[in-house]
Amino acid sequence: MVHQGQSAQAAYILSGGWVCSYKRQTDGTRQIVDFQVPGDFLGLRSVLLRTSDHSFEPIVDIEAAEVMTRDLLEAFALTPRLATAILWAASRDEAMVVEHLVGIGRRDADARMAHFLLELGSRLALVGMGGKDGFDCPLTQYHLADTLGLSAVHVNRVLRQLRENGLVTFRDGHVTFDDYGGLVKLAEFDPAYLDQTGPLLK
Amino acid sequence: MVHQGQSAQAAYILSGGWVCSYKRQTDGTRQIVDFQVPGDFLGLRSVLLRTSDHSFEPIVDIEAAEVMTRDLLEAFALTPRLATAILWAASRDEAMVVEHLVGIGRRDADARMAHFLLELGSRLALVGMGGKDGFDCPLTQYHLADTLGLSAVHVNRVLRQLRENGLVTFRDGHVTFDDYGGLVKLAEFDPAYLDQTGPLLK
DNA sequence: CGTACTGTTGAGATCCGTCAAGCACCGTGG
DNA sequence: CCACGGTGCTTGACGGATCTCAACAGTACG
Repeated sequence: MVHQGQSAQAAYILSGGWVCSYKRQTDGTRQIVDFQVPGDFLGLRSVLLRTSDHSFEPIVDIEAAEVMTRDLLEAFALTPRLATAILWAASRDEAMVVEHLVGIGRRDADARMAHFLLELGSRLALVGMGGKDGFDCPLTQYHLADTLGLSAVHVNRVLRQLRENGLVTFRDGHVTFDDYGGLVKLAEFDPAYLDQTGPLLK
Repeated sequence: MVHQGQSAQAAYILSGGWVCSYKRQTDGTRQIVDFQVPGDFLGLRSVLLRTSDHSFEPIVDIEAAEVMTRDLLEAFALTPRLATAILWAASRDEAMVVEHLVGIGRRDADARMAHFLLELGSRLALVGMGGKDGFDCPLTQYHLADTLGLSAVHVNRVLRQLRENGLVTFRDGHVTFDDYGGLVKLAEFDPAYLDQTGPLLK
């Protein structure tokens, strides 16, 4: 896969499997920036910036279609609408990172976890991989810890608390929303930033 | 200025002054996502997403040139290179947000503060508004707190500690790098993500 | 039947937030 | 000239959220 510091990458469109993009620090800790699920773009940022500033790791086996940087830039010239669509995708990506930033900066661990699971559920529902009752989720508690800026130990405690409060159950590779409304309220989840209606083609 | 929930925005190019973009939560706390200094784009994301998902606030008096959404999309069709340049700007924006995310998620308060001041210094140096000795900075400690996900009280303590360790002085609207190398080491600052050589126009 | 990975739980330590108080500065209005 | 309120900065005391260290259980896998 792609690693930090490489340059001149291609981008990919993920057709199957889960990937996470993360940044590793010299002290060994890492911060997961985002997950990609089927239908998502992968590595869009490395197309235009000279050095890829983060790494990717497949969570499960994946299938992806490669898009070469050169081809992409040429396609911009031929079909400007494509440029608009790509920019939309980049904007949506950034909006998710921003929401993630707000979560880590200003929400406590419970709300952070709730918000993250709700966002993931929303995105998966969009591609038919889950609904308001739950979804299959191959992530470990270590993934959650590196995503939410918590320790794995605390992730475990938070999950237990959410489960005991009857809100959500994370177990055996499956997330079950026991009380979707309560979870939304705890996380103050508003999916507007996901802009799930697709690019505005004119 | 622009506020959360509005739609159909224009974008701006900032020619003078400082702006911060932030997201406010229902409990009143806010998270500052990024600052814009002269030469930066403003509100690029709201061009393509239907609703602006964050607000802007001028720190000091500003000058900016307006760019209408419609004009921008038309220009894409006429000059594909512009689309590439815009996408580069969007990518760089996102890379900064990502770095910010890593900071809040995986760095302690001291390193977070050091990293932020170094990034700001780097960006300002690019437009001739500072160097390795320091820069003028109109931000209050409350701005820093909302940026770094800390309380204003703790920001004060962190600044004092950095000052007493001879690393950096934040005082009277001016940041002085007393020990640039030491600060870089503390923050593990690597400016590669800023990609300061401009868009690759082939 | 070990070994590695993941999940689980407890105890103690630490970072950071909250509350509270006070100081310095500045513009306003009497 | 001075009282006053507002904003920003500073410091101390206390409590809580979260981390670290440590131990152990369950499962998959060679």
